[in-house]
Amino acid sequence: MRPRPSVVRFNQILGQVAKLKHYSAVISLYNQMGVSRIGHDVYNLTIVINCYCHLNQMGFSLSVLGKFFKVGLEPNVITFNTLISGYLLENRAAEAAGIFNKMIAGDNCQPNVVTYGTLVKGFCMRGNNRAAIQLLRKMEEGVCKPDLVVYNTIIDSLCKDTLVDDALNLFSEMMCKGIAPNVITYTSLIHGVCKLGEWKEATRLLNEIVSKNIFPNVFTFSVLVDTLCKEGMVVEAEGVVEMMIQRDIDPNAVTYTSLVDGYCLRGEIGKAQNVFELMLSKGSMVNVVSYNTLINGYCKLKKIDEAMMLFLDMSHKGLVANTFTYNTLLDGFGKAGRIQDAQKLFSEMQACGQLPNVRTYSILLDGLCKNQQLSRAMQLFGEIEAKKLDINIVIYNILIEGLCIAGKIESARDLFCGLSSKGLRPDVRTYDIMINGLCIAGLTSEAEKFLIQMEEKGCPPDGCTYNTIIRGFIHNKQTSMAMVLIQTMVEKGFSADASTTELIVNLLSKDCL
DNA sequence: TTAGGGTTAG
Repeated sequence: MRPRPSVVRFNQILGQVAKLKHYSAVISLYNQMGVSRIGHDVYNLTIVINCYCHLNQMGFSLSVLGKFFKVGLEPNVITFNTLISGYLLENRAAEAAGIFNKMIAGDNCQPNVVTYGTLVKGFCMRGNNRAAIQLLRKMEEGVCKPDLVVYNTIIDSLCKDTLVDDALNLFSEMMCKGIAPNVITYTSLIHGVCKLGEWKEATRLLNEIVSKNIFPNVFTFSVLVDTLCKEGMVVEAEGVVEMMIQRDIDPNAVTYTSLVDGYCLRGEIGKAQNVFELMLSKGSMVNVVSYNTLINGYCKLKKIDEAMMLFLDMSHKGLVANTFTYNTLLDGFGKAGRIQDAQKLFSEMQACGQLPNVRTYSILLDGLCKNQQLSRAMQLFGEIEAKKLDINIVIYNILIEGLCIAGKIESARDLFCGLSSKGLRPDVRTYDIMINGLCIAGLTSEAEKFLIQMEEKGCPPDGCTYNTIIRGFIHNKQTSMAMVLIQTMVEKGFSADASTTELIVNLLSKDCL
C-alpha cells in the first residue's frame, strides 16, 4: 500500500499546481485525493477557493467557504481577499464590497494593503479611475498606506485611458513619498506615451529606466512592438524585436502575435504567415490568441477557406477554439455570403460548449441582413430577446439598417422610436442609418429633421453623418440643399469622403456642360 | 505555503 501523503506534502503539490495556473487540475486533485482523508486547513481551502474564482465559479468558491465553518476553521485575510478578487473578476462589485464591510466590522480580520490593492484594481477594471484615486487618498489618511502595487495599478489604468499627464503626476507624487518605481511602473508609462504616438517621450523613458539600473523586460519591449504595429510601423517593430534578441530578451507569444497582427492590419498576410510559422517552429509558442489573430487576418481579406484550415489546424494541436475564434469565422462566412456555413459553424460552436455572446448574435444578424434574409434575421432577434441577453445598440443598428435597405422604412422607424422603452439611446451610427434609410425612401426632409434632432439630443453629427445626408440629397436631385449641407460640413471641420467627392465632381461638371 | 500591479485577437 502506498503511504498516505501528509497534509504538508499535499499542500505543497496543490500550491505548485496553482502557481502554474492549472486551476482545474488543482480542483480535481482536491476532489480526487479527498482532503477530508488528508485534512483540511486554511491553506488548502483558500487555494481551492482561489482556483474556483479564476474559473469564474463563485458558487463553488462559496461552498468551499462553507466547509471552513463545517470543520471549525476560521478563514483568514488571504481567504477574504481571494473572495473579493473573485467577485470583482465576475463584475460583482456589490458582493465584493459586502465582504470588505464585514472585514471592517469584525474584530479579527482587518483589511490589509492587498485588500485595498484588490479594490483599487476593481475600480480600475470598471473604468472608474476617480474612485480608485479616492480610495488611494483614503489609504493615505489611514494606517494602511498605499504601496508600489497600488500606485502601479492606478498609473496603468490612467495610461490605458491615455490620461498620461495624470499618470505622470501620480508617478512624481509616489517618488516624493519615497516609493521607488519598478519596471512595471515604467512599462505602463511607456505604453501610455506610445498610445499617444509620443515616440520621443517613450525613448526618454527608456533611457531613464536604464539610467536607474532598472532593466526593460519582455513586457516593456512587447508594448513597444505592439504600439508600433498598431500604428502601421511594422518595420520599426521588427527592429525592436531585433534589439530584444541582441539584449538576450526572448520575444514571447505576445511579442510575435503583435507582429502577426501588425502585418494583418496592413493586409500583408504572407508576412503575417511567415511570422506565425516562425512561432510554430519554436514549439509551444503558438496559443489561441495567435491563431485567432491570423484567422482574423485571413477573414478580413475574405480568405475564409484559409482561415478554416487554420481553425482545423489549431484543433489538431489540442488548442481549444474560444468564442472569439468562432465569432471571427462566423463574420468571415457572413461577409462572404456563406450563410449556411455560418449556421453550421454556429451549431458546432454550441455543441463544443462555447457560449455565443451578444457579439456572436450581432454577427449572425448582420450576415442575415446583408444577405437578404430579413425574415430569418427578425426570427433570430426574437430568439435573442427570449434569451434575455443584454441587447445593445449595435444589435438594433444592424436590424434598423437591414430594414432600411429592404425598403421597410416604417418598421425601421418603429424600431428606432421604441429604443428608449428598451432603455437604449441611439448613437451616431443609429442616426446615420436612419438618415440613409430615409434618403433611400426619398424622405429627405425627414432625414434633415433627424440631423437637427441628433444635435439637440446631445449626439452631434460627425463627418460620416454629413457625407451620408449630402449623398442622399444629391441622389434625390436636391442639389441646392446638398450645397448648403456641404458648406455646413466644411464649416464644422469635416470633409467629403471619396464617394461623396465623386458625386460632387459629377454634379459640378454637369453644371458646367 | 495561499491574496492585489505591466504585453497579444473583433
